[in-house]
Amino acid sequence: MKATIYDIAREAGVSIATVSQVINGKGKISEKRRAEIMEIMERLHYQPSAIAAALTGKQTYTLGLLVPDISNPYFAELARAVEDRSRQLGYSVVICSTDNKDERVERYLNLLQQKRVDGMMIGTGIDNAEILSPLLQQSMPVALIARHMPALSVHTVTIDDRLGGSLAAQHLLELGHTRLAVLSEPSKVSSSQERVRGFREALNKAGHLLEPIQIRESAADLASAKQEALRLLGEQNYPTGLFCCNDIQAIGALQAAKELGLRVPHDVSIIGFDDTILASVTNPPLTTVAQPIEDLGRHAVDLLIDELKDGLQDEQTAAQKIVLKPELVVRDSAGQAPAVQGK
Amino acid sequence: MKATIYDIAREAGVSIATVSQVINGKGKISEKRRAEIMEIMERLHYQPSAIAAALTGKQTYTLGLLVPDISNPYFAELARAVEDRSRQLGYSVVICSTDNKDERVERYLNLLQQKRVDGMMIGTGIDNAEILSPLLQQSMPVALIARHMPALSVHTVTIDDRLGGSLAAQHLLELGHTRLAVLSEPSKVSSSQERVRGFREALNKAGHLLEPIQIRESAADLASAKQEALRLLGEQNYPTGLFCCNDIQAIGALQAAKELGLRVPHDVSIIGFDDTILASVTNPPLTTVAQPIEDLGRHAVDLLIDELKDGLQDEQTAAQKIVLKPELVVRDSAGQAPAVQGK
DNA sequence: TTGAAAGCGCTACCAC
DNA sequence: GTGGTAGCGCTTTCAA
Repeated sequence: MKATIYDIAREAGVSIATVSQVINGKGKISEKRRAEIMEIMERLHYQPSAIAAALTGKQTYTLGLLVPDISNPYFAELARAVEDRSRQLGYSVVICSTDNKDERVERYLNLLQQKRVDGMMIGTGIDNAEILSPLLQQSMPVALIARHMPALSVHTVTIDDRLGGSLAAQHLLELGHTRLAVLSEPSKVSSSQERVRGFREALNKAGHLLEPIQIRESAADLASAKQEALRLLGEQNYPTGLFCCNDIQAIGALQAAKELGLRVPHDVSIIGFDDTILASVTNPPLTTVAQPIEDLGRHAVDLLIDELKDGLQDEQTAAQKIVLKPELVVRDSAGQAPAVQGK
Repeated sequence: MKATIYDIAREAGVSIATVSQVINGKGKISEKRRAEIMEIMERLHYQPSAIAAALTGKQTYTLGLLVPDISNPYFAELARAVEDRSRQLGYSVVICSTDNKDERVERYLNLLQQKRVDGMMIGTGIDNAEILSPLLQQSMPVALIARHMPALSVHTVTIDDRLGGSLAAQHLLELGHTRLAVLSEPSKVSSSQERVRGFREALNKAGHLLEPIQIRESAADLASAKQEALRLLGEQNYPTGLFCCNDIQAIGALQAAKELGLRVPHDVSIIGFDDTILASVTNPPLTTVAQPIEDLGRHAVDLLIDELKDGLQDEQTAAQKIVLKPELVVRDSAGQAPAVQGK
């Protein structure tokens, strides 16, 4: 079977305590012994059991990451950022796709608790904020990523979604668009709501609310977005400026436009959100509001790990709120509004 | 602190053995006691420690998945498939991005062993097959995904890469292309080599090897692929038919062609591989060889878990080899060869 | 510098 | 049906 600390100790003719010391580089062991023991561990392919160590009070050095769907490029890129930072700091991460279902979220939360992860990052939409409170009560470090949850006192790293929405609005306005619409995610996704809000606010502020804005919702997948966009752009007075709450929806809109024979950006301008790899490969390349995905992931990990360290001295670390700035990335999917809006 | 089995036992006035039984639904406990204990566990938000359980011989119900880069849509989609199947079967998965570096692979392998995962899936390229043998010796269940490793006796689930390559070749041939090239991944990625091989074999078999085929290598990222494609398509007698070993490289080629003023597919035809979400959002949409990604992931998980079950009776399960079939998905990036090849 | 021993939380076997 | 108890592999005092 697998070698244990006992095997090493026996082989080296020392006690397991000594072996433990050299494993952890603690205590005072003579250089000779240390080298000897190291050699034996190597020879026996000994891998200390992190599980047993965790049982004695050490951390598991494992973090949980909940996202709606790891196959969605945005979350895949986020996961990569989280993983990279975690690895640098000596942690691994368990990734969980929830499909934005509370029931799945809850099951994963319990599972991760049972596995005694050291902290959890939540990048998934949650209807009922209450399902997080048990975690907080047990002082499990939690960080929300790109999610707003005002009711809870929990670490949060977000982008300024309203700013993002307003960036999109300004751009469309500058291009002369007056007939605007928004394709948003279901209302449980709070960040989308904020983006829509920022979009409207910018319009209002500019006094440009010439015509009522259409706001449509669709699920996160391409097909749903395309379908909704097909409906929207298929209408008599279709909008010439369309802001989508993420790149996938924008691509759905792009495809819908194409299918309807509408040229982008000649007939309709489309702006996405996120700036995932997808935005750079579409035709035309997508003008989109870029999230600093890497920073989001890094900060989330850092918040967790800082808390793990501090937690030892300081009982209750205050919930930190980090807000990062999105940026408009201009590519080719948004252009001048058509001179005469196909009336 | 966190409630333990002792807290529950004390609260219920029973022994921990009894509580353990109800947790695991084993043994004979009176319905009344069982309900009572359940109620208490609920009330105290008790989550049994999977770590402690694992230490007593139970599994950890955690699997490891090594891929080059989780932010690459192909691996993200694969990870989703793996995760879904794992969840169905009661396992969670730790995802590790290796960037195809052996050193990273080795560190992750050790880490996962220390965490006592129940099995590992390897979807990453490995130069030195030897770094897997310690795992096999310790009878750690391992499954290779979409990787060939003939030297090792280990479960493998792959697609028929040669068939995939030949599918691409046939298509290009049928479209009348004679000046062909391949953009492949570094040679350590065995699946790419097989694709190239299938491509050449199909050409040879068709007796169509009119002009020597250019074979170029590039790293897996978009930028490198684009750069290499720029060189390739910028040459005097650039190929009119280009087969790329994955979708990202194909997109790099698409972008290179655009930059060079070459129209796709009018001037140059491009075929990708994988059929990730990327293939459907490019312009023109990418003709590509589709992998059954979901099946790959599912089979890999099943192989591991079957071995975990069998392992209890049967000492040495034979290494299974599952080979799935790729399919050509025709979209718009490959068309008739130009009548006169720009000489 | 090193070792003995008391846990960590849980499972499983054996008594009662 | 239920409880006592010996580990699982490791960390960590406390002595020596």
